[in-house]
Amino acid sequence: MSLRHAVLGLIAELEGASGYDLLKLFDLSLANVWTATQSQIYGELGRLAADGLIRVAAEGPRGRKEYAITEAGRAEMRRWLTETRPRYLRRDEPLLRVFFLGQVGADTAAELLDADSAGIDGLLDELVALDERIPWKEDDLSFYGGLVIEYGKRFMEMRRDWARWARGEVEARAAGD
Amino acid sequence: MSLRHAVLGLIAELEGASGYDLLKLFDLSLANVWTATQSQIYGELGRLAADGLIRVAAEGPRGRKEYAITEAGRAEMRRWLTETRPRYLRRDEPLLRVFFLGQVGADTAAELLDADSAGIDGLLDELVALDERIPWKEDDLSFYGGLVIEYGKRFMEMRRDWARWARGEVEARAAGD
DNA sequence: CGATGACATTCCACTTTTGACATGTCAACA
DNA sequence: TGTTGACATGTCAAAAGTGGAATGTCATCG
Repeated sequence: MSLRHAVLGLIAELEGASGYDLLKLFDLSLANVWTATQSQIYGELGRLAADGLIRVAAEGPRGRKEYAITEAGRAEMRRWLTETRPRYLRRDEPLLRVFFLGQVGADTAAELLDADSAGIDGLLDELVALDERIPWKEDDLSFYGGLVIEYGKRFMEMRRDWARWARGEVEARAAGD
Repeated sequence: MSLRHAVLGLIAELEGASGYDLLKLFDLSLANVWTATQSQIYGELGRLAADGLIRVAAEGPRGRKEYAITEAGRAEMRRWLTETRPRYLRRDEPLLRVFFLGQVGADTAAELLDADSAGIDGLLDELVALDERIPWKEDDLSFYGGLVIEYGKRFMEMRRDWARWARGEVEARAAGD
């Protein structure tokens, strides 16, 4: 139930956010950490409110509902952070393909690894652009968000370097070896 | 539909595998790439067979069914590898927690980052043990599997180093800064 | 011979995620 | 004034994933 806590956590940090705000926030701040579709967010907001972890604090124009976290919600966030262990879920489609690259020729394999490093480079550029677009402040969210951005950069660089190295290995093997 | 191709790809590489074999293989070879439960694997085998991408090549004792890939299955594997673009799905629960670490004190945040790097160290140890347990050969699966293992090691090291760095940042900030 | 544990499959209820479709409001600009 | 585009929510069917129960076979060991 991580989505639930992603939504709850964002509302905790930004009182008065609406579903629509959260939707943009997922792209902006949680982009390389967690994804969510619109239907998931609105659904979860309804469930969180039904469970008393958040409440509709105000209603604005166009049916806008601004949510605020409740005391029960804050307690649940703390409980989740300190009393549950995170799951490291391992599901990586580009890497899954690498595993089966023997099923195409070495040339194609090298091309696919090139495409992978290029794709990662693109993601890295996006992340750097994001970093520059964010109005960094002195608050907790900026601080911890900054740690996460740094993680993203290190991850992309590691991954790109690995893809380049792997491509070299494939070439060396094809060249005879 | 990555699970489908994970199952199909394994059968392509290891003709004569059963659902039970695949189940163990997911733990052994795909552990840090893709996960699957028993019910998922058996379900997917049934669907792949119904779609003509694999067939039951032999039946063994205890109701064992050994599968073989069909020509249509091989074609589908190649199509998937070369004609579709992988999705980089970003969903990382430990990292999601970091994002919200402002909601607990700096002491707790530092502890949680310690737990993260310790957890990753554990995963790295498992991976090294796995590497040593695998009977490496000269075939394609060993070669590409080796690239994936190397990726896993680089990933774990990067992640552990990041967690240690992040913990230092949290301490420095708490100390006054 | 009986117990155990690895082998092996099937099925099911539930939750989560995906990818639309549908509906409507409001501000700004041509 | 009309139209465009951002704002804003609700709902739903289908696909994917989780977690466990139920069932039975076969080989080995004491």
